Amino acid sequence: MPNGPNPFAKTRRDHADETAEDYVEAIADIEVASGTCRVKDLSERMQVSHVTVTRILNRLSDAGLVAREPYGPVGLTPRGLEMAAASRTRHETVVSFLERIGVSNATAEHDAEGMEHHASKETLEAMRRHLRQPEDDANLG
Amino acid sequence: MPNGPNPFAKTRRDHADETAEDYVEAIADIEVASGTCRVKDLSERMQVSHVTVTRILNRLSDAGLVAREPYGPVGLTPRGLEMAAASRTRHETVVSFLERIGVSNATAEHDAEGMEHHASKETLEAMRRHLRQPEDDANLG
DNA sequence: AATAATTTGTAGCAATGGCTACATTCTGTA
DNA sequence: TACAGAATGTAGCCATTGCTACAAATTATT
Ligand SMILES: [Mn+2]
Ligand SMILES: [Mn+2]
Ligand SMILES: [Mn+2]
Ligand SMILES: [Mn+2]
Repeated sequence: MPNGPNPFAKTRRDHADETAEDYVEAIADIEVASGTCRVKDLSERMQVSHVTVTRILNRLSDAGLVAREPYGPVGLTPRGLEMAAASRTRHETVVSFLERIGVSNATAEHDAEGMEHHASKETLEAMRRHLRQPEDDANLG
Repeated sequence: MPNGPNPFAKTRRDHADETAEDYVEAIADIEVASGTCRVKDLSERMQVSHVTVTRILNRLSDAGLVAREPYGPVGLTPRGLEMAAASRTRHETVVSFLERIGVSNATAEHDAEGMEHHASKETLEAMRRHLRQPEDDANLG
């Protein structure tokens, strides 16, 4: 029963994990790009107020994903790093797959940001299988 | 700017529409299957309490999507019918597409229930384009 | 060093969607 | 018709994620 008994229940579970996945991924991204990640960086990236970011970071800190002291930079715990890596991999898979079927990069990035959290292992494997295949260029017509 | 400026903002907008889309789709489904739709039917379908269903139906009624009187059956307004039809079409597209790339029907139904709300027009068109192509049966090995 | 600007934190509000417990209404059956 | 059971409604709780307004801390500038 990897999927749970009900599609709607599964979707709700996916949504419950979504914030953590996106935030740790963003933190890792920003650290790579800017050296350190600040609350401000996240509020700009997510397009929400710094208040929302702070509250979410507190929860992720309680959950053992984020390491942080007041007014300090935002870091990831080992578990946060793990989750960030997995999230980034999954994100890239979904974006690449959408592009492969002919979606523009901008739209792929937009749609993947939501779709990624609902793609099960089986679906991700199917996407990767397709990415491994040579480009079809199926409809040249 | 069909996508809005930010992937996370778009995802939040998608989520804001999600409940309405799934409920009107479910109501239409249940009406076809059972003749009428009751609160009970929805609470079983969605796997939530009847209280949650009632509150959501009140909101959808205020929004002009659902027609309803206390203790009566749950119906759709013309606008609700429209949305239900569009949602069902989109749902079917995503399920069929996932199956086409090799995902089992059960998993396709589960993943599509969440993914569908994040698939833009462009992505849906790409999926339908692929569905129109002959089965590749690409990797027979 | 003093001051200004930026950043972060906190208080408190709203909307949404979960829930249990209890009240009411409806329905079917005795 | 009376009653029992099922369905629906209401009250009120919690968690999450948005927000503005204001307070405190930090950083930059003079
Ligand atoms: Mn995302
Ligand atoms: Mn979603
Ligand atoms: Mn659906
Ligand atoms: Mn859905």
